[in-house]
Amino acid sequence: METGAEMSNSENELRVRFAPSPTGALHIGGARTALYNWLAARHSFGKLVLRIEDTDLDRSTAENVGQIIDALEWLELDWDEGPLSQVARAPEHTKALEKLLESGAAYRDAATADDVKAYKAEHGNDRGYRGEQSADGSGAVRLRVPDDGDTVVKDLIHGEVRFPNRSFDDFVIARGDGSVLYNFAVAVDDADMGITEVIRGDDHLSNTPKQLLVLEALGHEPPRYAHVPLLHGPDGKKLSKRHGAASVQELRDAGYLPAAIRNYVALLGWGPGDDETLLDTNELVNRFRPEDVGKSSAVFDEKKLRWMNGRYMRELDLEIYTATVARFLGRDVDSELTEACRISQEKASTLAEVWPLIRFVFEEPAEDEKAWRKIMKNDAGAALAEVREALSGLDEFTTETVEAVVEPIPERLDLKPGKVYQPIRVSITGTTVSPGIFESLAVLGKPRSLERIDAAMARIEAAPPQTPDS
RNA sequence: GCCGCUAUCGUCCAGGGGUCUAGGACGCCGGAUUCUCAGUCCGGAAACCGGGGUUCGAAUCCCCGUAGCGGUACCA
Repeated sequence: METGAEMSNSENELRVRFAPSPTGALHIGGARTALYNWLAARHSFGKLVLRIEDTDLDRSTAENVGQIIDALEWLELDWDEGPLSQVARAPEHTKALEKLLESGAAYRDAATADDVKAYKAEHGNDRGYRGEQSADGSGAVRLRVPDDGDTVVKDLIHGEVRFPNRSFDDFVIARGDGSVLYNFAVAVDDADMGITEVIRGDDHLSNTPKQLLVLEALGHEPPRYAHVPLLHGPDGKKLSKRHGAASVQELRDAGYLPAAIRNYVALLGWGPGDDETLLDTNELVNRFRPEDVGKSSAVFDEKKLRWMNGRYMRELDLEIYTATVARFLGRDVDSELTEACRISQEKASTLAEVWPLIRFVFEEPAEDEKAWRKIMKNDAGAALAEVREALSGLDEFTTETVEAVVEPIPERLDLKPGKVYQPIRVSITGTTVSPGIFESLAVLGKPRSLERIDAAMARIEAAPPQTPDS
């Protein structure tokens, strides 16, 4: 069925578009639609057009447009044409509108909403409204919809979806003032821009027959359609701001990597066919086909994203990992940060989790009364004294040398390893959680390590935490 | 109301008439790694929405129901 359309289209090139309406930040659902379009374009060496659907409703703002572009850039999804503004195309829309008015495919109708209601009350509510040209040529512009037959959407994902024409109103395609409405503008733009494949959210499936009707009235071949299911929050409802990190900027601030987000989001509604889940962007491009997208809506699950993000973080080269952490923290890369990053890499799943692990290298130990009371009791003081003694004799202060002198201490003191290591940890970090204790000491360095252990011993002596025993 | 879409473990993705005692991943539970946390490894629990058909045989095909979602705007 598409042969004609493909032939008439220059060089059979795939042309897709991402057409967000700038009514807020780009959220994860929009990001997925953008990704799918991008993957389809890159897969077929086609073109991706970015079109801003701003057919004004005072909700579209320049700031929102900026946010969307920011989000796309951060996700590293580039486009080949645009951003194009839909309002800027008003002259083309008007031209198309006049064409339909002249041919009689559309007409001006002064009917009000109540008139439409009344019509349906009389003719049955499975019957679309049919109006007539107003005498004075005033009113909104409506498209004439045939009473007979069906309009069929041939969808790559849903197959053929059939809509009875009589169920549609002669719908409004332009306001009384001549400004055009969404379903008209989209159809005209997609045709003018030579879009060959429309990949968009499921919520547009019911709009598609209207766009098809417009295209037909204008004498244009329709593009192919792929309506991908919507994303939902954990409560099963359509995703919105209420669902935690729903927007791309929130995901960025939460410390997720663009590559991980791309991988995770691609898998919401689509699978490669085998059981692979870790697919880098190249594999995504190679394997993604819109027709393989599933039909049912998916739930965004941050836990799985977090796991996947950890996998991506651990795979980064130390230099890249450090640079990424530095950018996230707003710090400069130096050898100390690099070392701190090295010992934290296998323990963090998001960029936001890195700082709590390495904070002690850059700041004084944290105040954590609970940790202190829990750990610094009984033999802690004695253990620290022994550790301090061993450490102070070291010339070279590395993970290996530290380990060599500290590791034998538990046995020598007849203590469980934890009874020695945890007091060290609380001394140098203030908390009970840190990277491995030997590398933590090594990164902190000898002077500061001894200083902190001394301080801890002094504090214990001054006010020993009382405890029974154990 | 009307016109559509959807329905496999808690979540994501497989399986599309027999090979399904339904597979993989996240999460969860248990064990290992005798320094915390994390990571890693091993093991486990966990699903075909309900009812009718069709068929020798249905998670898979059809119908009905139910639930969720979308559209029904001079919104996008």
